[in-house]
Amino acid sequence: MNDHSLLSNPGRGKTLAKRKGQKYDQIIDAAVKVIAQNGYHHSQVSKIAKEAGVADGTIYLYFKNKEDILVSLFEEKMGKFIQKIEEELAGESSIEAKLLILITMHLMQLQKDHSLAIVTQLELRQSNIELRNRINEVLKGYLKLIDTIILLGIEKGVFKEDLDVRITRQMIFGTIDEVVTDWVMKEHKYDLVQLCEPVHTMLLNAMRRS
Amino acid sequence: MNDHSLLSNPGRGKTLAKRKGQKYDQIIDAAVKVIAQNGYHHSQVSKIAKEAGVADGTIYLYFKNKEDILVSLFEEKMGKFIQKIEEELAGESSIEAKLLILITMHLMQLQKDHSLAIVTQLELRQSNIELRNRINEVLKGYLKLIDTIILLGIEKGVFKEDLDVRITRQMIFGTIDEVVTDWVMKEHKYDLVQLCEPVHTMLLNAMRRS
Amino acid sequence: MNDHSLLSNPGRGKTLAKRKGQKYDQIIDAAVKVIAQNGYHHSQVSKIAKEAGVADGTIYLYFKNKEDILVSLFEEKMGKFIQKIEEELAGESSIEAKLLILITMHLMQLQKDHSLAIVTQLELRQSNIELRNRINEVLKGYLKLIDTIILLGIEKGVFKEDLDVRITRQMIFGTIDEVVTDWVMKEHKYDLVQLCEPVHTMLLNAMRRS
Amino acid sequence: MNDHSLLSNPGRGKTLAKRKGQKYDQIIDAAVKVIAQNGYHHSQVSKIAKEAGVADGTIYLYFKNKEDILVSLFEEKMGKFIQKIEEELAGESSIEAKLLILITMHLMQLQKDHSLAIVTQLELRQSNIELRNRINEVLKGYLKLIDTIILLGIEKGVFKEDLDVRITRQMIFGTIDEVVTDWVMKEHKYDLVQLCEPVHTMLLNAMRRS
DNA sequence: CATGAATGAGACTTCATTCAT
DNA sequence: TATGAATGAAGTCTCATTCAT
Repeated sequence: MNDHSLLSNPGRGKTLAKRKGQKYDQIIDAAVKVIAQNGYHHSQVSKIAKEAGVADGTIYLYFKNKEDILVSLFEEKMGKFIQKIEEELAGESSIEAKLLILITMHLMQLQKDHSLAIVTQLELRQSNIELRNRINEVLKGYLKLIDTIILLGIEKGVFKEDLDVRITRQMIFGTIDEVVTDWVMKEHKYDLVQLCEPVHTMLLNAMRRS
Repeated sequence: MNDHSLLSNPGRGKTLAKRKGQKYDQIIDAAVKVIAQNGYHHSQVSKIAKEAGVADGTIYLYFKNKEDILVSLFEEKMGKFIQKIEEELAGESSIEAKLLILITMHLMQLQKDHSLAIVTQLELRQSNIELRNRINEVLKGYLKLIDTIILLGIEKGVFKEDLDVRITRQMIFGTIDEVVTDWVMKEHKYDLVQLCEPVHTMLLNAMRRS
Repeated sequence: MNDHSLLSNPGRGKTLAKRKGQKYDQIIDAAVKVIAQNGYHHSQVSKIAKEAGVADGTIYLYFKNKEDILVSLFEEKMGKFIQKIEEELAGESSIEAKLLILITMHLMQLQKDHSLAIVTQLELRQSNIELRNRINEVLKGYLKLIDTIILLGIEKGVFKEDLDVRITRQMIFGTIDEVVTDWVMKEHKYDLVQLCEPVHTMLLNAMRRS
Repeated sequence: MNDHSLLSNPGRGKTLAKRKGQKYDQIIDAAVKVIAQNGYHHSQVSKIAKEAGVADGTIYLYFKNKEDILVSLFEEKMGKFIQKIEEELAGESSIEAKLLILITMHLMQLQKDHSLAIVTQLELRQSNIELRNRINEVLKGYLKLIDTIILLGIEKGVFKEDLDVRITRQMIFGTIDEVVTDWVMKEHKYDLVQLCEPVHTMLLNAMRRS
């Protein structure tokens, strides 16, 4: 995740400013805040610029276009997200524990940042197909992480050996994602993290060698 | 579902034509086709009207506005969808079989109608929050169906008695939904219905009394 | 006023129903009510038809188009208006009394019918120039009535002999019209008819031989 | 009037560009010309923009919406109008002369700008009630000017002491307004300013202490 | 690097009028 | 005569992006 160089845009006419500097981060954070507050369709570039404390035109020194803000936002946040999970997973060898860590980290990070949760679960999905494909590209890193756990579980004999990896991954991701989305739509009324344990148990049951 | 007499809509300033008749259905079907083909944001009312073989203005005799086409589309299709599943479920008493029927019907109906699958899995989710809330309202009927199966399974001693119904429902729906979405994004390259069995098995394992 | 045959439309392709019958009057009265209530720009043909208790299409059996309803309305009401004033004027020979009758009848008739007052003073003036020209055509009958009084007053030596008839007529009409418009815009809060006397006095002063 | 600092408009969601600068005036002037030429209902924003030599969207940097162009137009022109009259009135102490100045300025300014005359006498009155209320708000300044003259005339013993100020004001304004409207509807065929004297005389006669 | 005024394409919806019944 | 479902033209406004300063 840390060096899939989609960061530069080779072959395009214009060169963007180095994706560094405080302005870049300011704009990303402003975007999350504005989109969470106003919804995707009411988040004009000018509103994000204002929130970030820069001029409208400045946005275009750091991002190719509006869509690029969204993808970058997702890349940036998801990158850190995956990285943290990877770090935590590395320190644990038990398959069951690894799965619990994955679930817990996923729920925890989104519970910690309500704005980000709204953006990832609801607003970002309102984007067009093309953008969604690019987002899926970023998501792949996370899905690979899940695959790794599944494969390791099978290899270690913890999970059934005839598990279909794709379906299993879809079950794990689909379940967690639905749990989070419901929590967001219910306006974060209940504690999300305490759902880790039952979700973990059910998923394990679904996969465990009987 | 076949005679919910919404023929008049008292309380609104304008009265819509009867929500029946061939034009109504023509427009709904045209909308599914056009949206699946062009994407939500490139599906102008005029395009839908043309595809339906009616004048632009005629749309507004049957639907309050563009958004209303979407909600109606979902209500109409989802209504039939739920009805069919209910009918099939009624003829079967085994819990395991009921769950298989639910999964199979879900996957089958969407595999049968690629356009509808694209619309429900991708395009309809691009709508704004308000519209999504109305869609969720319709979805509730389906989720209740799932709940019924879960509760019955617990009652019959087939499922664990300490299952959290909400989380279980989110697992079932989240898994199936993710399976379908992935299939749509992979452009229907593989057979969806043959995934019924493994999905069924995994979900059963997750819930079954050990 | 009673036989200026603008009633038929010679040379046009379609023949309108005879401008008689209760439907014709129903539509005119419905138009006055609807326009007074909703304003000119929110008075759709369908709304007028509904208020009149006829189908939209029926309107077009009695009127050439929407504009024709308005002109007819004005012709109809103004015709009766002028006729009544003429009748009253005939029974009085004094110039001063004639002027008082004119003013009084004008104010009285509009005070009696608030809806009509709103339509003539405010709503009908929102129409386009072409329509306004046709309305002015109808108004000419009234203005001629005023001219008659002025000329008679000069002839009889009651008014100054060097009065400019056009300007004098504009003063009389402009004053009364402004008085009524103000009363309508103040939402008929005060009694209109009691203004007859002071208006009469001032107008007489303006014209009277010193 | 030349420095009413409406530069910001706090409280609105969007901030309009400064209501100054050449573009603002260009648009106002273009609007007068286009509306006088084509009539209110055929004066699309795009037509005004073209005449002003700016892009359609630029209009909305200076005006809230189309209606706002009209109100601003009236405010702007009427503001200067009143200001000029006030200046002229200040240099004259005789009541009779003051009244003559008012009438003369009124007729002169409209005779000088045929387009503006068409817009104020005909087109601006086609607007809806809400807009007309805003226009009346502006008009109040002018009516107060008239009131001042009336009150001063009474005080000085030039006018009758029992004059009803409201009716007198309505007579003065109604007369002048009708004179101008007639002139506009007759397509400026005759000289308007030469009517000052007879109008002045008649109005004086109506008010003067006998 | 930064600004922000200016651009202009693009679409939803209304409503007067028609015409087959 | 009467109906009312169907028509389709037409216009306001938004907002991502640019570029002169």
